[in-house]
Amino acid sequence: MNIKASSLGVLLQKAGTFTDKDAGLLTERLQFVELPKDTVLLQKGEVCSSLCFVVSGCLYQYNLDTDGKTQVMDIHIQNDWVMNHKSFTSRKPSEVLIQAYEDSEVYELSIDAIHQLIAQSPSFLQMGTILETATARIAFFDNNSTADEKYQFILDNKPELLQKFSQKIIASYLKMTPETLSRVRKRFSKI
Amino acid sequence: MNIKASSLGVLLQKAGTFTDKDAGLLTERLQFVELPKDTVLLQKGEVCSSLCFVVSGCLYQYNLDTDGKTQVMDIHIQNDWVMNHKSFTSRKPSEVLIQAYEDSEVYELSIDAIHQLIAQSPSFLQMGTILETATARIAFFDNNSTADEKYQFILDNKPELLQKFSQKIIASYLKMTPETLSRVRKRFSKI
DNA sequence: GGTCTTTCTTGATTTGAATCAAGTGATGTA
DNA sequence: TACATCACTTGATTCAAATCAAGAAAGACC
Repeated sequence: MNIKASSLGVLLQKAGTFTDKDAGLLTERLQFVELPKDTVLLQKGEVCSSLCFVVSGCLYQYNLDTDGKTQVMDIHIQNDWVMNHKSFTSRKPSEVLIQAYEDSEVYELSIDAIHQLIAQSPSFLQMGTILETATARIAFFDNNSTADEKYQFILDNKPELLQKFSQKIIASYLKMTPETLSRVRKRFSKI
Repeated sequence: MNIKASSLGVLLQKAGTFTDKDAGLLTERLQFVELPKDTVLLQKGEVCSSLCFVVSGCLYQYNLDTDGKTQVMDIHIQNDWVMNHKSFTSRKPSEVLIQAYEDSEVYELSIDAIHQLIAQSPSFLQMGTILETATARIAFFDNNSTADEKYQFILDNKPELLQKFSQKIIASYLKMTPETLSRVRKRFSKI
């Protein structure tokens, strides 16, 4: 079984619980897309009108603040669903940009396809949960957590991130400076 | 024109733009409710299944953290729409409690009423915007803003809050200690 | 190969806010 | 009235993280 096919299994799992027939309907709607490094998946100002499931590679969402510094808003690796939650749900232009951080492959599912699937079978309403999981994680880093707690959260939930992205990107994602992240890592390595 | 009637005008304004007929339909669905001080409008664990428009008085949302301290999550004064956004949209039990901070009066509109209104006229879909405005404000205080910026935000957007609530409540809402709020106020009063 | 840039680390210093602590005034109540 | 409690202020201290600064390591490009 190649990576593409095994990813499909995880995708179905992460979308809900479906009959074989529904799984088939969903699979038909997916579009396999290759994204070379730095490809922009969603441009700032565009409305996010699809979900993408990461088969390989990794992507990130960011925007440029007033000083021209990049602020990383979200990070996605294998088996994650990628979207700009705010734009997707509000149908308004995205304030951030989604870009491939390295060569990546995704399965894309358009919002229209989802609507059509729901019309075919209400079991596809389950897919709403994909949206919910996206919000919880992001909220954590905004909260009054300490630098150590934020890092621990990554270790507990997505340690693979640390292999994939530069510390500059991770630090921005965790809302701390690269220097602070470096010191947190040093502290953790001693324990 | 009494306060109740004039509030109704603001309510209609803040709900969208309606024909006289639709405004009438909406008005019929509203229920006027009096909430004596400390009345619990939404209990923790309950699903939030209505919107309330504040005619008079004020309310706040909070929960008790592990140390038993109250964490104020949101604050509502005259002409605000009150709801627990997360519970309302997810249809899951609320993690916080909504309570009248002083004697208050509200117009209540149940989610069922909204659905029925939408069935009668699609113009009621506009009311979705009520939900959106609720999220933006809350997000601000989580961000990496300084104590001064948070206070300035209140001054710019809802200075009336400062008259209505104790500084302990406001400090909690702004995610700072009462001591810090006191110092911020001193700083602002000098300028 | 050698230069240039970027990433990461480490140290010194500064800063903003929390915490600790004490005191004042206001409100409630036995 | 006297006492207790609560709200607010102010000062001293501590603390976590940002900033400033410099150097080491790793890539990128000619």
